[in-house]
Amino acid sequence: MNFIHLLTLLRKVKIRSFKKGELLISEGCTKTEIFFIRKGLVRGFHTPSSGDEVTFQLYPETYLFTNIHSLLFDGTSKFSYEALEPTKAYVIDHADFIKVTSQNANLSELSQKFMGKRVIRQAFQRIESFVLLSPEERYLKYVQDFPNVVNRAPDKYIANVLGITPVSLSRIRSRIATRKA
Amino acid sequence: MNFIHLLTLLRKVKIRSFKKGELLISEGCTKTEIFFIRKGLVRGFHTPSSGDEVTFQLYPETYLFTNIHSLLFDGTSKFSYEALEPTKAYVIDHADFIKVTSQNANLSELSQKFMGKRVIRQAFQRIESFVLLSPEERYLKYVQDFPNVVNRAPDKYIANVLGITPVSLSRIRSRIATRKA
DNA sequence: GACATTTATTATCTTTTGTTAATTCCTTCT
DNA sequence: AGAAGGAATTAACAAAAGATAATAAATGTC
Repeated sequence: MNFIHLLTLLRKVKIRSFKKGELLISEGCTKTEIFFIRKGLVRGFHTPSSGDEVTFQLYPETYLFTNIHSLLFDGTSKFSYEALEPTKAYVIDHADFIKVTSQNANLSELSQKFMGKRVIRQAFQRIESFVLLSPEERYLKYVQDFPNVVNRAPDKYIANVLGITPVSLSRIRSRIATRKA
Repeated sequence: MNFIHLLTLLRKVKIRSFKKGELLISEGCTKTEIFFIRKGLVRGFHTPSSGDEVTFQLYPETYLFTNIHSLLFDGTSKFSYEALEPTKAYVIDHADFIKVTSQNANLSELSQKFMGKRVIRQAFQRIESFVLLSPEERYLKYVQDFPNVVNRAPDKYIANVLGITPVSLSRIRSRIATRKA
């Protein structure tokens, strides 16, 4: 492992702070920074031309996200990303990240493992939960997988993430509660 | 670009043929080959301990898949992959793929672009369709995105992919038909 | 602390989906 | 061609979800 390259990489990483309600990425922009949440909670959401906002995903500590539409689709961001709590994130531009990591085989492999694999794994698990589970089962799995999100984010956002309405989520919760009691 | 490495890579790629009904990957195995469909159609499906098989995804020409559970989760495959038609696929083991591509910066970047980005893009588009669309809208989008799958694969598999039952898909179709007429 | 706003729950009604089963249609196989 | 098996459609009913509105609870603000 060539530590010079690792240091070059680390020098590109910036730590940034965001107040509650502040936008980390705005819909329509083309920036390709990668955000790694060190502390706080962020939601990515879409604002359709007509109708209400839809929250696509919630990101707590150790999770990462980026402007996927610019990075992979060569378009403008369909989503905005908003801090739901005071948030600190490590930020690096994707171009810098690729430039530095591709200069070293081991670093390239390491970063690929850390960045790419994590994102793909989470995406596949999520698709699996849509294909294999009912909305109620999906909610129970989400509580298991993200206990530290469920009690910090408003239910209406969690409902969006599960692909159901807030009213339906409330009913699922009461259904589960009465079943236990 | 160093063509020696590219040639080394190409020498590792094998072309394999499968009859209709043959399994390319079996549930429970740990192989990590990457399959690129050159001709034919493959379905990835899960067989739960109780209940019917659930088809997770359908792969026509130019699409690629792998044993994601071994590659990313370090487990055995939760899915089997079955040829729905006589199928030809390019096959390379993931370890070989990484070994060769990581030896060359340009090749690494190229392959990352081609393999990783495509898979992530498709996964995110699919999650978006679950979060933002109703089952009916999701079906219409699938027909648009995969016209060459819809008229080749049985509806029951497509229903699974969309996260609904075959009966429900049939009703959606008749609903759309009567609306047009 | 009191008011305003947002969020969650509950209620009502409509629509859709799941489930099961019967029927029809289509393939496949000998 | 005819029989057999599988797949799609349709029907009937139960359960769940969407939509809308009213109410209750929780948050935020001054």
